[in-house]
Amino acid sequence: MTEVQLSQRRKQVLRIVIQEYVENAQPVGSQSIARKYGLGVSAATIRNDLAALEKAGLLTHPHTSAGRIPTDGGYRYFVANLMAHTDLPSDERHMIRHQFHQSRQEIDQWLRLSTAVLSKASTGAALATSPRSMTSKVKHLELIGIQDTVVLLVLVLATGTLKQQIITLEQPIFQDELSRASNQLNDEVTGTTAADLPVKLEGLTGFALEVGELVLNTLRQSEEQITDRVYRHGLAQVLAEPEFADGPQVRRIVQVFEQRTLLQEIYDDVMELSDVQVMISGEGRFGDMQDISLVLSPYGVPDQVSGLLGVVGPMRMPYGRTIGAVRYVATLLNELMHQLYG
Amino acid sequence: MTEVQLSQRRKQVLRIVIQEYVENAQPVGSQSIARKYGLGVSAATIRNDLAALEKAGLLTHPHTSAGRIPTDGGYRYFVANLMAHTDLPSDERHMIRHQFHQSRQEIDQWLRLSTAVLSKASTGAALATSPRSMTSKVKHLELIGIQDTVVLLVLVLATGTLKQQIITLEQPIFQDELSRASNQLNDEVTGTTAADLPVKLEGLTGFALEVGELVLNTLRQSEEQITDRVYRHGLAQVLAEPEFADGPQVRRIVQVFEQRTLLQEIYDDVMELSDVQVMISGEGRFGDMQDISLVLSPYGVPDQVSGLLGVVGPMRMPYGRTIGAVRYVATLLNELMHQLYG
DNA sequence: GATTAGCAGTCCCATATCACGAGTGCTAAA
DNA sequence: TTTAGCACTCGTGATATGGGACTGCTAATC
Repeated sequence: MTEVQLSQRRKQVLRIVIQEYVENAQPVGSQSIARKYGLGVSAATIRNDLAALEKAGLLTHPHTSAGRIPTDGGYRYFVANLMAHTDLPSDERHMIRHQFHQSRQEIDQWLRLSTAVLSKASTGAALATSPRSMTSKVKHLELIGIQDTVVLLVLVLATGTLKQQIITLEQPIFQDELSRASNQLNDEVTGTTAADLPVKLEGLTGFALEVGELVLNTLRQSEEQITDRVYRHGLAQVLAEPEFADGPQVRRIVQVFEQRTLLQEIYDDVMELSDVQVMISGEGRFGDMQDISLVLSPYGVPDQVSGLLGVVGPMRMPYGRTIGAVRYVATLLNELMHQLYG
Repeated sequence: MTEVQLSQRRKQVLRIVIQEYVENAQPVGSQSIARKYGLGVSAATIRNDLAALEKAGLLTHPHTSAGRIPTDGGYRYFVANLMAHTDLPSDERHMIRHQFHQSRQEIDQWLRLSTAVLSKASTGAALATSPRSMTSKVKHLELIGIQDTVVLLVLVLATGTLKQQIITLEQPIFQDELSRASNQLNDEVTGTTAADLPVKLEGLTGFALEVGELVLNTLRQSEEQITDRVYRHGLAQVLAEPEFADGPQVRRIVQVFEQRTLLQEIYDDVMELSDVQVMISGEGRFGDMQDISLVLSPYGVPDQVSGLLGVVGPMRMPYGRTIGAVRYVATLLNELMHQLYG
């Protein structure tokens, strides 16, 4: 992908086309640019510029006698080179921060709030994954009898994440036996990771061993699984955008929004950089994401927990604002999580 | 609401109109009925019947020269009086049961699976709430130090539900102090409900009291809050139905699907009867549910836990099949939960 | 009284035509 | 390189037209 060289004015023209189109969702013509923004040149000149920008693959027109609209490449160039600074205005930042400090001190609440805030601050639908523990170290283990033959295993990981698992037994088990196994396991298991656990289990037998293996399973699973839980908010809002007036387009974005697997696939890419990432129209890698854009950011505490946070919307999206919103909320989450995990 | 008296044939005609319309989403005319279903009468007779059914408020036509379509009242009459037996075919039942027994033994998994299965077995989008504990009795309490000044409170309720709450302190606290408070509280708090708790707290002081009050708060909250978590699945599918080809209709159903508050409002109604409930086009009580139907069922174990389960779809919905699916999945969940809670 | 045939009337829908206007591309001049 | 001018293109909206599906009504029939 060779970067295109553009004259100052052509960059300006491209910026105007994108700005106008993002706002009005309608093709932009040479005259309306010349009229509205006095660039000191006539419409004919702008017409030439538009033609050049089209040749460079940054614009198209839907039919011969229509104005120009940005291509996916156009948006990418804009985001990479032309975008104004993307910070949210400070009053909005204060408002959001305030909401977070009002909420209950709980990760679940924070993520719920994050998606609500994000979808409100952008024109898209917001989406967040629950944080994944990077090192699933066991902090504490508890066995609780629910029924004669039903035991609840509760695992508290070092990050404060809870894992639960129901165990159904062939024969009834008594509370003192549970306590014994629980104590025994706590001695062995506390502070160990999935990697270290097998060695520790060697000395165990019977019920304690059975539970120990279950712990191992659970740990392994929690290390693999990224999208333990997905928070979503604001789909109704994004569907009000004019590009979703017809059927197939709607189904596409709803599918992107609903699918967990997509997040799994993108996760690693986003984690690599620690900043906000923009994925425009699938970047050629995802066919079912045509005309749909993602703005995503990782959040969390290095080496402890990490999750994903972002916005799904049409390609015609106010990228500056959205990026600013995602970045700010991610920063906020980072702060809050730091308080918990040091 | 006076029930209408209909001749045998007119019931038959109504049934046919609904059946055809549900299948093809197109107005049904007198001729096509006479041609396709030999009722032993001519099209003119059926025309009279259709007119009578329209007069009774069970049918309409979108314009003078179009065929008939059912009204909301028509669907209600159908569901109440005309519907064939609604059990799912036994091979489907077996398939579903099998999937449940394959899955991990965990409520979270079950509910996820329930919505997946339901949306697949119906044409709608499925929705389920996590079970609410009817009596929030504390089974066990655990205080775990995460940081110097950060403590995680874990509550295990008698039903096996976990509640967590982060406590941030002014000053660092040591593990042995935590253990002391934890033991003290476990002695006092175990087995008590939100109602009994205040008395038990009287003897406590300092940190233990602080935590005790937090426990009380959490218990109260969990008794009030119905929709702790909402599981959803299959929105993309329902949006493929032809009634959602245009914008406003789409936004309506997405809003119904996303809103938690609606479930809160309906919850009590559904809980009253213990069987599947059908709500057609809002039943006049919910204006923003025009042309949208719900098929809902409670699930759970009496006096222990209970939740909500169901399908959201267009009013033009195969009610028999959907009711069968919802009922079967609810039954299955009941069975599984019984195994846990006796 | 219920049923039927026949027929006029209604109204959607697809198609065609037309004028309008916004916008383009091209050419030639500045 | 920029500009003015001009022919051309093509979507859009208004208007007209015919076909088709279905209704409602009337009068005759069982």
